[in-house]
Formats: sequence, C-alpha cells, structure tokens
Amino acid sequence: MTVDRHEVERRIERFKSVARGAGVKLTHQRLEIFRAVASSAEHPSAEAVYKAVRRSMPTVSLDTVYRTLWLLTDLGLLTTLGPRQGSVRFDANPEHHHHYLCVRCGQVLDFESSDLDALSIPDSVNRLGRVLSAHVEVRGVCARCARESAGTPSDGSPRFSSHERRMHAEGAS
Amino acid sequence: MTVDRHEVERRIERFKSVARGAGVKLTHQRLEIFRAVASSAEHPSAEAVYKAVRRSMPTVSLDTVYRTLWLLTDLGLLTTLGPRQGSVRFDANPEHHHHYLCVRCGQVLDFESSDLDALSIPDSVNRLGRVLSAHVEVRGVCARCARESAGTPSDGSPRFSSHERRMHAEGAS
DNA sequence: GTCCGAGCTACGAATAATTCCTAATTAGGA
DNA sequence: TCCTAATTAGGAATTATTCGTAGCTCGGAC
Repeated sequence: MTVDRHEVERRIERFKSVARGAGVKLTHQRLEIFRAVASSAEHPSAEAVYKAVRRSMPTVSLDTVYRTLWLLTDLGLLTTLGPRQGSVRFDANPEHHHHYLCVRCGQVLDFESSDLDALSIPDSVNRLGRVLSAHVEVRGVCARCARESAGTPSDGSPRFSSHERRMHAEGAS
Repeated sequence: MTVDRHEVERRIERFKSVARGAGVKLTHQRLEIFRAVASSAEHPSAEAVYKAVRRSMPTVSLDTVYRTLWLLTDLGLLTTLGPRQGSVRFDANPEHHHHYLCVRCGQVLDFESSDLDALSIPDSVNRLGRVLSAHVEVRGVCARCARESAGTPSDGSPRFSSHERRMHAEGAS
C-alpha cells in the first residue's frame, strides 16, 4: 500500500512550494513527516506517522508530529477523514441523506438530494468488499464560520489555530 | 435542530423491534439514550448525549452511554460520522478520489471514478456555506473482514465487539 | 559565510476521550 | 414470584491530543 515514488516526489515538491509561499519554515522534521504521509496510501493516524518517522529521526516528538500534521492540513496539503474533532459523533437518521462538513468548525449538516441518492457505485468497488450504503460528503466553510471570519483579512483557504478548530459544534436533543 | 416528534416515535418503535429481535434487553437507559440521539439532528458526541440523558436520569454513567451507543451502532440503528476509530487519520492524496470505509475494521480504501468526480451538488447546499470539495463515501464490510468472519454463523448485519472494532487498520509508509 | 531573531522543536506534564474492572442491580423468561 | 444472565454505576486505567517552557535552527540581512 505504498505510493508510487514519482508521485511522492511530486507531492513533496508541491509541499515545498506551498510552504515557501506561506512563509513557513522548511524543517527536516516537516519534510520527513510530510513524506511519511505522502508515501502512505493507508490514511495513517498521527501515531502511525510517528512510528514511521522515528525510523529516520529517532528523536522527533509525537507533539511535533501532531503540530505538523495540522499545519499541513491547514496549508491544504492534507485532509482528514471525517470531521477533525476529537470525538466520535452519532447519527440516528436512517433515511438516505448526505453530509455537509465545515472544515473550520467541524459542524456537520445534513442535506437531501434524490439525485445523489441514486448514485451509481462503480463496479471496481465490489472488489473492495460488500457495499452497504453510500452518501456524498461535501466539505466547505459553513455560513457561520464565513460570517465570523468576515472581518479577518486573507480569507480564502482555511487557516486557523488548533484552538479555533475545536471551538464550535456540539449539542443533543 | 430537533427532530419531528412523530419521526422520533417511529425511530423508537424501530429500536424496540430491532432490540427484541436481537435478544437485547430493553433497559430504561438504552431507551433514553436512543431517544436522545434520535431526537437530535446535530450528530451529537457521546459527551453531548450523556449531558442530555442526565437530565432525566442523573445517575447514568458515561460508560453506559458509550456502551449503548456502540451497541446501537452495531444493531444498525445508528451510524457514526467518519470511521469509528478513536484517532484522526490523514490523507495526502490531492487527486479527486472517493472512500470505501469498512464498518467492521475501520479501514478506509480509496477508489476512483470519473463519473462520481462529476457529481452535481444541489443548489440548496450553497445555503449551508461555501463548497470546497465533494466526494462519495461508501460503507460496507471489506473483503478481509468478510473472509475472517466467514466461519462465524449469522453473518449479514455487522455485529462485533468493541474490541474487534479497533483491531485492524493502521500503517504508514 | 556569519549572525540574529522569529519560528520551531523536544520533553514532560496536563487534558480530553474512551474503555476496563468489579460489585451491585435488573429485565424478562420459567 | 424467582432466578440468572445480562446490564449498570463508578471509579480507575488507557489512549489520544494538546500545552508550557527552555533550548535550537532556518533563512534573511549584513
């Protein structure tokens, strides 16, 4: 499950260019951490990246791995699976529905669409396993977050502190 | 963001029937916990459910909430947002791609489909916020898990211990 | 090429999220 | 009603993630 070498190099070049463009320092740690994620096709966890990176840099800290992964995510070089919030979230809606996920606050909103309900899953997927359900996940910046950062200059790409990241979205009943 | 009362009742009836069918005891706690999730349209976290449930049952434990939520998930009455694993996972694939998520082991596999890349997002979504990207998330039981449980009787709906749930899927590089 | 400061890093301690252990309680069948 | 396997409360234990701090380093200015 490793990524083609050329593709990895391409991703690394992109990383370098984006990092320079954003005025972010290009440290050895960052490069190695990015390389570890970029060469894995397995959506590694922070812990898994940590283990991989320690092979070549035995002294990196897990903290650096986390900080770097979020930095890379904020730079748009990585994405996370599901919402970035730390905790699992549950959904009792049995109907066919789709999700709009705010990459800034982590809030997830439902939406419906009969067109999207009728998605046809390519045959190749059946080789991966049995299919139980399918839905669309849209990512973006929700209206509230857009409003709240309206004053902030340099809108556009998502960029925010790890603190902000966890601030919104909660609730039951 | 609360769910229509009739819909909640409908969901609760379904819960009762599924629980009876599975030979699972119908405790007061389970009913209230299910009700809390079923009447929220906000994809509550375990903590949020706990808070909601404590209003009517001040002595429930958070542990019971977790156990029950996973039980309900295993019964197919709830789903989780994203993989059920506890930890965030990162993805460095910048290409348009889609995800196949095994509900049993939590593994996430990529697949491609130009048809699905061309999804048209309904206009109503623009009211929720700006759209950055969209992809399809397919859920099912992956080939490996299917193979591993082949011997086990009563295949079909996902059912497994919270331990099994976390066993597979890892890796970087 | 060296020097300097802002930006980074390592490390261990602190928090959050989730699960485990065990004794006491209870649903629901006989 | 009685019995027992299943379930619960609660607190301790784990795991996941972040913070605070003091030292180190990248990369622009000289």
